[in-house]
Amino acid sequence: MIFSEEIKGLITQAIYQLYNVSIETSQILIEPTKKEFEGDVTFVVFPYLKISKKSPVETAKQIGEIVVQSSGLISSFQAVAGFLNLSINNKVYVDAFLNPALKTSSIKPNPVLVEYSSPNTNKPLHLGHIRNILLGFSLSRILAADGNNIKKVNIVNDRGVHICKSMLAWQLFGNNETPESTGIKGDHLVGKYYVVFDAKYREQVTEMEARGISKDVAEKQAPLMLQVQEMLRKWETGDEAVLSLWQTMNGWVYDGFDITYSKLGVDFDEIYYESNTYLLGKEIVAAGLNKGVFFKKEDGSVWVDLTDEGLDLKLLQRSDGTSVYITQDLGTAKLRFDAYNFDKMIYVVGNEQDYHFKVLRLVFKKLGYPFWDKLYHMSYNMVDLPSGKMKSREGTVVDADDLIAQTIANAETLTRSMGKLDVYDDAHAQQLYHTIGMGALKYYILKVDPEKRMLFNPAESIDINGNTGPFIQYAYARIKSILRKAGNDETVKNLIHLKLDVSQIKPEEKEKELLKAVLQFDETVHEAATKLAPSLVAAYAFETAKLYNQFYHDHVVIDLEKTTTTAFRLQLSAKVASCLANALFLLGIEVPERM
RNA sequence: GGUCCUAUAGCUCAACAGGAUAGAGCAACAGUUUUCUAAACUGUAGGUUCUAGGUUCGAUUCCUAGUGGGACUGCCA
Repeated sequence: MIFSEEIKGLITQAIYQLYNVSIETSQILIEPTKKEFEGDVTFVVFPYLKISKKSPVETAKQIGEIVVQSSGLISSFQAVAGFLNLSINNKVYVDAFLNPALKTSSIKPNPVLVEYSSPNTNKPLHLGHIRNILLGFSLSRILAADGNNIKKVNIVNDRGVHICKSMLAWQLFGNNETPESTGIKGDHLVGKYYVVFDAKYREQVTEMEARGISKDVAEKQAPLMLQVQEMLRKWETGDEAVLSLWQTMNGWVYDGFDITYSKLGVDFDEIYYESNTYLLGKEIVAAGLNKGVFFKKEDGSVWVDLTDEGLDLKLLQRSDGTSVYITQDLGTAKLRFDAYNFDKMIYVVGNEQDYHFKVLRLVFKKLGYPFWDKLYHMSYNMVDLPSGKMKSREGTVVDADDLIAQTIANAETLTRSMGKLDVYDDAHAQQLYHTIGMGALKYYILKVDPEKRMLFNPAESIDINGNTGPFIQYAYARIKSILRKAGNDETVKNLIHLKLDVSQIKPEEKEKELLKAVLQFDETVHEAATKLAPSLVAAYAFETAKLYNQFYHDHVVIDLEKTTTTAFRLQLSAKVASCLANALFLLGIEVPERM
């Protein structure tokens, strides 16, 4: 809340003055006044009745009177039951708007790393990845806006059995197909062979079962499974032919991913590859063994005992000496800390890995690494479809590229039916459809609290009315339209930069609320950064857009009869536009100049 | 079995360290354009916040126990 520190200070003083009791300013709790009551800030006095030894209303009144007298900040108060509602002097808002304090924003030196996306290279990205990517990208922007030095990192799971499955299927059944020869996007082509593998493998298993072989044995002994394992072994020993195929096919996938990332408007500062990092972490495991923090079983496997932390025994290295998933993460974390000396390492990863990241932290803690508590798991929940869970086996996975294309196509249909855009040539129009379509999609996903499982309804995701991205974009475009109109008139034009004095402005109700919204921006960003919650920025943008639409409906901005009012409203509108654009920017959403 | 997440209007979501009569949007119904973009605005209706206890001035929020949904608990990643 704006001025919250000042107000808390005033209340602390009042309590001291009245009851001779000192309270820490930080202990004072204030909140925004509910809109059905008069006032801006509410102080709940119930907890202080023991000190005041008066009724709730009496206490509220006493404190209210002192607060109003002692500062120009508060213009009046209302005591309703135990609630002290304070009205902030309108002039204070106006002054804060007209004469903004210079931001002393300094960037913290140690970087914050945000890891997101983390794809496998055996199939294209899907809706689940989109939630991950949008959250990660938005979070990086929010944290950057809050004064952090951000490094966006991606770790690509580019090796392993799953990759070999696509490779083998392509080798056996691919007829040398390439993205060029087929016109299929690289990641989709590789994904196609992953599916082919599964189909052929199932055939083999079924056929073996028909010959009386048990399912278990068939699944392990099917020729394709044996071939895949052989291929993986060859990969690990550096077999040239396998490595070459691997590089080629991964190359196709990266070309495909790049297109998807680009359409989503996201990027990375550094990309790590699991093929480079999967061997890391072994020294960490060895060091842990030496220290006696880990232990070795008779078969040679290495474990850590986390039962004292409420978890279980956890495997860190296989009996044959090879790494498991977490070993790699141990190594990568240390690698990154050595490279960046990060202040925070934020992993944007689905909540199915909550346990994994708990273990990761605790292992470092037990080892005494200084950065164990700088590791954060930004956990997000799954995305469901109206038909239920997404299941790749049942083909109900929503493909990222399809979704993006549909969203944009829908934006085009709707925009054309509005018929407002004759001024745009084709290229501009296409860009606008992209802006609006992606605005709808991104907002739809980011407005939901990451912790919550969310339902993805394709029909609603492309909505443009109500609590949606395009609604906010529309408010922005309307303001730009006003500003264009103002810019075309010589006398009005100058009003945009006219220096106004506090005493000239008496804001109307909606104007006051817009002032509050504008002044609230930085704090919203800070809160979103602290809580790792893009949804707060989304809510802010929606509220502000809604307020502006109401204001727009009730008032005329450009009125040649009233230059002061026009100047103020133009300046306020411009500021609202920039707040909306900035808020959407933090969500990775672009704004249109008209729509 | 154990651990964790989750449950709010018909639907999708809010509700900031516990605060006033639990709010938005969609869908439904009824209105508002000679005016800067109606992709907008206004109104009506819609709730025992999963259940039962507890903590206190006050609980959607915290605690306990259930129930529904989900995840994890692999020498998979």
